[in-house]
Amino acid sequence: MEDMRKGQEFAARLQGLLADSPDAGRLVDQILHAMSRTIETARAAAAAEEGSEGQSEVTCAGTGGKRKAAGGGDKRTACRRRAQNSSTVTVTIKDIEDGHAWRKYGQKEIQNSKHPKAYFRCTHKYDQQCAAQRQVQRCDDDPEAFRVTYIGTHTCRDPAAVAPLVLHDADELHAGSRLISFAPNNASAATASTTTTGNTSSQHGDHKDAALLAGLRPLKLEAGAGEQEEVLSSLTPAGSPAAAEAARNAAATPSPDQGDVTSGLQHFYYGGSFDDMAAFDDTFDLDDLGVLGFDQGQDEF
DNA sequence: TGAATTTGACCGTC
DNA sequence: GACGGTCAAATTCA
Repeated sequence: MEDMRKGQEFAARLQGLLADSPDAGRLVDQILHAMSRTIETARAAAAAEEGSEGQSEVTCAGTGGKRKAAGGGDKRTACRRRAQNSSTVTVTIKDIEDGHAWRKYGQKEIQNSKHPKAYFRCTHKYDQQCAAQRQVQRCDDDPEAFRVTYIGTHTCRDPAAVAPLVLHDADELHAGSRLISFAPNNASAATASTTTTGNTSSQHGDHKDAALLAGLRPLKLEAGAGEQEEVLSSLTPAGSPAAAEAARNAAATPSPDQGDVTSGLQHFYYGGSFDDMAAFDDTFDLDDLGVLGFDQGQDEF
């Protein structure tokens, strides 16, 4: 497994060196794809061996609620352990946008972390019973990067993910990729450091690139003591006036740590589905994502 | 006014 | 008892 990780890292580096060659890039993309599948398969096998994974999820289901608990039934069906057991993928990226519509349902200060963790569920959790979730936390060591944990896969058909694409330049549509840059003048997407244990990513752009804000709902900024801290928020379909306004504001006030998600505005759309992401399937645009290595801290393998 | 976000409280796990 | 995850009322936004 470790060797596979290294191989994936090396392939990602190679991808960067071959940026001028679309064909080569596509080939490396396929290599990474294959490696990811292998890792995923090995992980599944390991999980099957352990055999106890599903139990805790069952035990967690229906854990007691609070406000309405006194009345008996409770809608709460998840707990921390379930999040660790279901298909969980953690990536370190600089742009949390992934083309899916997320709804924020909580935020929590985490012990020994400078930044809070935001909790999102799929917008279609109820209307389409989509169980996908994600958790986003700004990295302590790299304030511009986010650690995003995806839990579960999308079973919904999210309109936002298949929204019409508007290209500024035909070249923005990378061959062999479903990810499309919206950055003006072909501004290259941030070189995201991608730490992954399995399957997905999103991206983050330059804080000063206000144009990148287009298409996303602005994220609220909290004025903390001495610095602004971001509050992660969900994204909404592109083209809203609010997004344009946020873009203008971001451009006008380049505060040091305004590095909220707003500023990380998304360079692309991910046109695939989360189902694909279980094994990197067409998920990473390797032109935009520098896969630097796997997170050694993860214990998912 | 409806939808999305914020935030304090509650719960289960460790 | 601390901590992370979730709920849901209150608040904000469009």
